[in-house]
Order: sequence, then structure tokens, then C-alpha cells
Amino acid sequence: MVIAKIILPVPVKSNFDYLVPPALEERAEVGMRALVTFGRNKMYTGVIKSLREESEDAVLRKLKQVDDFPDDRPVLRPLQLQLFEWIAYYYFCTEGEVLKASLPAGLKLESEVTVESAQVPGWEELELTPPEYDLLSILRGRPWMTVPEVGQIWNIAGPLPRLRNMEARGLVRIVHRLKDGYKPKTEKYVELAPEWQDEEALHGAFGMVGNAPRQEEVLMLVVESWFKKEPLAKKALRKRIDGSDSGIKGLIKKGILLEIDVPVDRVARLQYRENKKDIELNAEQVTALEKIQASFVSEPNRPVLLHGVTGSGKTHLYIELIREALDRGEEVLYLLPEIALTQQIIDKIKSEFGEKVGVYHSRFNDNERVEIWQKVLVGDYAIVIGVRSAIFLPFAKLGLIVVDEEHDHSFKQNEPNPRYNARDIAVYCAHLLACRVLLGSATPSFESFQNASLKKYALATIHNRAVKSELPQIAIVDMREQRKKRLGQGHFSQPLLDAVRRTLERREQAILFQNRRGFVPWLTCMNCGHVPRCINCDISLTYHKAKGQLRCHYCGYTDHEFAQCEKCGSYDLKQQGIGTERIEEELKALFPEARIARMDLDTTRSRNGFLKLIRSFEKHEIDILVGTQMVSKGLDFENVTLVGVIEADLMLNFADFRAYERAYQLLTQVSGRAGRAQKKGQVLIQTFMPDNPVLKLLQQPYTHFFDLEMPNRKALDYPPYTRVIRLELRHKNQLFLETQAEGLRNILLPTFGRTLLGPEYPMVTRLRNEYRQIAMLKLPRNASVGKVRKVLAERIAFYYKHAPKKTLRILVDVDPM
DNA sequence: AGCACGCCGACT
DNA sequence: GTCGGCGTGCTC
Repeated sequence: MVIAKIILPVPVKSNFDYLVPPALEERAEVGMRALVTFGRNKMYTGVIKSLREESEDAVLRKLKQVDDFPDDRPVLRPLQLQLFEWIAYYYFCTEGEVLKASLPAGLKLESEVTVESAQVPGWEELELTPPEYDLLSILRGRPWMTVPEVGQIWNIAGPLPRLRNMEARGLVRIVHRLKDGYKPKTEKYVELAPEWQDEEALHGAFGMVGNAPRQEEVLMLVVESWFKKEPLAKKALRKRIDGSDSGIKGLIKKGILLEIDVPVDRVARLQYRENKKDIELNAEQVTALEKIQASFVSEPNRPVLLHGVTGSGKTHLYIELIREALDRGEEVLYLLPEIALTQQIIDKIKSEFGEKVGVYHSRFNDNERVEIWQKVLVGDYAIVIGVRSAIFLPFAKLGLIVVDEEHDHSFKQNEPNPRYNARDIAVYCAHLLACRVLLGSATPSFESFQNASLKKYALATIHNRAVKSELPQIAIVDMREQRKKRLGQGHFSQPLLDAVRRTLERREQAILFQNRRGFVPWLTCMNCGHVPRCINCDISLTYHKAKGQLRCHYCGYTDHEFAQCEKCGSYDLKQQGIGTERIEEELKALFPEARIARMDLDTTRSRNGFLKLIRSFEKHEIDILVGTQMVSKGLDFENVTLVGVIEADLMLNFADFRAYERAYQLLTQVSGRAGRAQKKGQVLIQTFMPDNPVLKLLQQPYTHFFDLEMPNRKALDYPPYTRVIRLELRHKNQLFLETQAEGLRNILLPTFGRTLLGPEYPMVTRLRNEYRQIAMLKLPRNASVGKVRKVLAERIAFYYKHAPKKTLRILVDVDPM
């Protein structure tokens, strides 16, 4: 008998064996999806990890059977399964969790438990509890409902036992139904029925039309397209007659026409734009390109870091390298931080490579993602531009991975497992898939730059901007002085006000950056000092004026705004801090004639919200764009000559060892938006701490900042000198959490000693009604991952074995960001 | 994850 | 007394 080892998309530690029924044996293949029941009756889509023969009866008896293979080919390639294994191992999670993160939902069919009425005649007369009566009444009006839905009507958490009771009495049936998965979108076409497809027969057809001029008209058009062998969409046909269906319907009724459903590509085919001009690389770019090429030739598996200042034309080099890969017949993956934010780069690559380009992105609906997955599988795309999850796509002959803005935090997945970093997986792919990996950034992560310094990566550098524009002039505005001299208005210093005014006068555009959304981050009652807080989290509620709401930015809890203090009833509520909404409002009052728009999470929720803003900014329908870090990435507009940073201190005061690195990256990034063409750019940074080293070094080469900050990392044993594993402990009972955290510390201490930090409370001690503490292991860079992993897993298991309860949640995050 | 089984408190 | 809550362990 053939046994399949199957990875299931659930967080269980091991994989499970299933029997492949003889009828399906022929089709079984590694990497194929398999529909199986797991647990009581629930169906899942797993993936075959391996196949083997087994004849031992004792083993076979224990196994369930595979229900079906829904596809006729694998959805994952063998090397990907190997990659999964490594990811699960490195990031401390299960292969099932990796599978879950990688497959688009449409490929993960699951069953759900539903109930339907058993249609017992005269059930109304039987002895029923009121809830049972209610349920059966509702089921008169609809064929079935899901168990959670029943739970809602009955207002209880687990209705299944009661439903089983009802089933036993013959009142209902419990049925497992597969949820709807991916459905290809179809369009209706009409064609001549086969028996009419010859000239003789057609005469007869026209005869049958009789005196129905509509039908005759339709038939003429259909015949015309049959002659030309062109498919005819029903929609197009309708348009060419009078827009009505009647003629078409009549012919279908008579059996002369057939209506058929034809799948259409949901992923719109990209038009090949003929505006590509041959890019002239300048001398510095050529040198960098040649260095990359040489490294790829001599050591193909060694990643290359391309460090080029903002506006240095890194994209042009990527395009060259992509072209070379395509010429070799290889596929290319281009990873971007957050696709919506870099539409311009997508446009550039699409205009270069046309319809060979696919875009894989979290804002796409799932059907579209399934379609891209399937196209990659059959090799329809030569290039895919995508966000972090695109690293899982099933490429056959991946030759090059470009990780653009490699320092960006959105490559790291933080919340559900696997907590992976797509950039680091890409680097691993260099070895596993023997593909070339290029990391690019204007402000490389310390990890990558260190790797380049240690020659683990090759390094190519571009020091100057590509176009003749200089890097923008950066000026630091001392807000202490502004306050003292009573200069400026609201949160705007005098220099920033003047600069905005001049920009408007010159009909140029400005970007103002404030890394906080909402109106104000908190309110304080000036009578009793009360601050409205989230009921689920230990954090103040942000006031959103436009929506009239107080909102928690951690859990999404909202409350209506109020004029009076909830505690003491005072009307004297002070608005504290600055959010983008407030900047927008002040700006509108100061420059009533200017066209001002805001770009943050709140204004770009909708699928196209972001794009619309960008397009209208591009067309200069907006003079000033106020935004969060969304405005810092990828925007490339010639007419932007002013960038203002409202409150730089926010980033500098962040309690994190990476705060300076992040602030430097963000400020460099946002400054880079100014003066990208011939016009000279200006950057104004408002701060109360003008002597901060980060601000002082912004104008200087990146290496100066790197050299200044690295000793601090070394002194405190932080990355890149160490590798961090973060343990987050969560429990809803604070006291229990504290005692268990102490207990866990004592268990870890003998093994990890001084490398262990904490556990201790982070800034936000309670999140979604759970208290949490964080511990960190700062391991030597050269420590064996395998060994650490093994020991840590063993220590955690030891903790659970002796813990009074097993309810403490321990979340492991490797290389947190 | 999702489910069943078993042990406890607070109610018709 | 039972209902349903939570904690624990198992799923090929």
C-alpha cells in the first residue's frame, strides 16, 4: 500500500500518514494537494510531503485514507518542501504553519460543520426545548446553517453537543461541507451549436428563424464570427444589436446557439507600454553593475548588497540584471516592502518587461492570488513583483531574487507564525536553489552591511544621485528656540511655514511627514488627570476627529468621542500630542488656498485609495501631502521640492535598540523624496533635540552613521554582533504571568546565563486582554542554530512539564525586528 | 486549529 | 441536582 506523509495547515508538531486508496495511487505525487479528514470529521487540504510503500498491517490499520487529490499536478515543488522544513526549523514553528502562510486561501479548502433539518413531519408537535424549536423554525427557511451561526442564535459558545443530541433524536443532520474555494471567473460566450456548423445546415437555420428579425440579426453576427473563427462574447454581441437579450434567447431556445462559460483571467493582462527608452547608465552605475555581475559570475551563490543613495538609480541596475536573467531563461522574483507604496517601480518594470510580469500582493483578493500562483506553476510569468509572501511562490527555475529596500521592516512577519523574514529566506534560497540574490537599499540594515563588511556578501556602492540633482539640503529646526522666541504657529516653525509658502508660490509640491495617525494620540482631563484608555489594552486611545471616535491602535477598539471627562465630568479635556489629522487641519487653516491631502492608514483603507492619492498627487491636483511613513517610500515626483518632518523626536525617543537605525533610515528615506529632478530639494526637520547624533549625521555618508552606532551595539551585545531570539509570554492573569515568568527564567538561566535578558514588562503591558512579558536571548553570532533550537525547545518543554497549568503562552520570535 | 472529555462553580 | 465553563490531550 502507498502511504502519503501529509503536511496539514494546522499548528501540530508532526506530519501525518494517510493511506492512498489504490484508485488514486496513480495520481499521487509529492507536492500535490490532498483532501483529508483530520480529527473527528473536519476536512483539510494538506500537501504530500513524501510517499512510501508500507505492508505492515499493524501500521496500515491505524491510518485514514486520502479522500481526494483535487488537482492533477503538484502545487509545490520538492525544493519548496525542503525550504518549508528549513523555515519551520529556523523560525521555531511547524511546517503546517509555513504551509498555511504560503498557500493562498483559495487553495486551502476546508470543511465546515453545518446542520440541516431532518424534515421530520409534524416536528412542531414534538417535545422540544425553545432553542430547538427556534432552530428548526429557522431551518424551514434555509437549507442549512453553520455551527457557529447556531451558536449565535442560541447565544452559547459550543452548540455542537446539543446538536449531536438533536441528531440522535432524528431531528437534524450534521453535515460537513467544503467551504467555497477558488472559483475561476467566467464570461458568457455564444457559439453556433455543432450540428449547425456547416453551410448547408445554416441555410436551414436561417429558415427556422422565420419572421423574427432580431433573431436573424443575431444569427448573422454569430455566423460572421464563426467564419472568422473569432469567439463571440455575449456581452459584445448584445452591444452590437440593440442591447437586449431577446434575439439571443430565442436562438438558444431553438438550439441553434449555445451559451458557454469561458474562464477569463482575473489578473488583467498588462499592456505592453512602448515608452521604454534605452536607459543610459552613468559611469558610477556602470561600475556598480559590473561589480555585481562579476560577483554573480565568480560566486553565484554569494548575495550582493547594493548600497546606493536615494535617487541613485538602483532600479536601472535591477532592470539590467533582470534582463540578463530572462536571457538565460530564468525566472525572477522582485521583492518589495509594501507594493501599494511603490507603484511607480511596478510601473517601471512593467513598462520594461510587459506581460511577463506578475504582481503578488496582499491587497489582491484571494482569487487573484490563486491565479498568480497557478500561472507561476505553469511558468507563465517570467518576473513576479511581490511582497514578503511572494517568497513562497512555486518557481521552477528561479535565477534571481531582488530584495529592494532590504532594510524594510515589512519583510518580517510579526504576528502569526511563521515569524519569518522574507529577505533572510531569500538569502537562504541563494544556497538552496542556487539562485542569485541582490539586496538593495539606500540605508542598509546593520545586519546586511555588517555581512558585506565581513565579505559574506559582496558589496556594490553608488554614492551619487543619477540625475544631475544634488541630494537635498537638510536643515534642522530647533523647536526650543522657536518656542522661546514665540516663532511659528501651531506645530509649524517659522522656517517651515516660510518654506511651505515659497513652495506654493513656485507652484511646486510639498510632503509633510508625521509618523502618527489620528488627530491626537491622547486626551487628558485637566481637572482630574484622567486619560481615556483602551478597555483591552494598556494604552491611551487616539482621538480621531474626522470620525468622531477614540480608537485603540493596537486592538481596534473604538469609543465615541465625548466632551466631558468620564471620571469627573469636567469639560476641560486637553488634546495632547500630534497626529496627521491635526497637521492637516492646522495646515488648511494656515494655507486656505492650498490643496491639501492626507495619506495614512485611515485614508488608504480601500483597495484603490492609495493609488488614487498617488495619481492625483502626481497630476498636481494636490499641493501638500501630509502623511505617516507611507509617504517615505518609493514616491518619486519631480515637482516635490520640500519635505517637512513635523516631529522627529518621536522616532529618536523610541525605546528600542534599533530606534536610531530606524530613525536614520526613515529620515533618509523621507528626505529622499525631495528634489529628485533638476529642481533643488529642501528638507526641514523639526526637533527639540537638535544635537542628536542621528540628525547630525543625516547629511553625511551612511558609513559615518554606521561607524558611530556600531560600537553601541557591540557594547550592549545587540545585533548584528549577536543573534536575538525573543520570547513573549502571555496570560490573562497578571499574577500568574509574573510567577510563571520568574519560573521560566529560572529554568532558562542555567543554560543561557548572561545571554538571557528578562522576562520583563514591555511598554504596553496588556494587549487584547492579555498581560505579557518579554525575554530576550542574545546569542553569540556563531552559535549553532541547531543546538540553540534544540536546547530551547527542550527547556520550554521542561517548563510545561512542571508548570502548575499549561496555559501560559510562549511565543518564540527569531531575529525580531 | 478544533474537538471531546473531564473536572469544577453558579444557577433554572 | 444540571448546565456550561475552562483546562488538557489528541488528532494519522
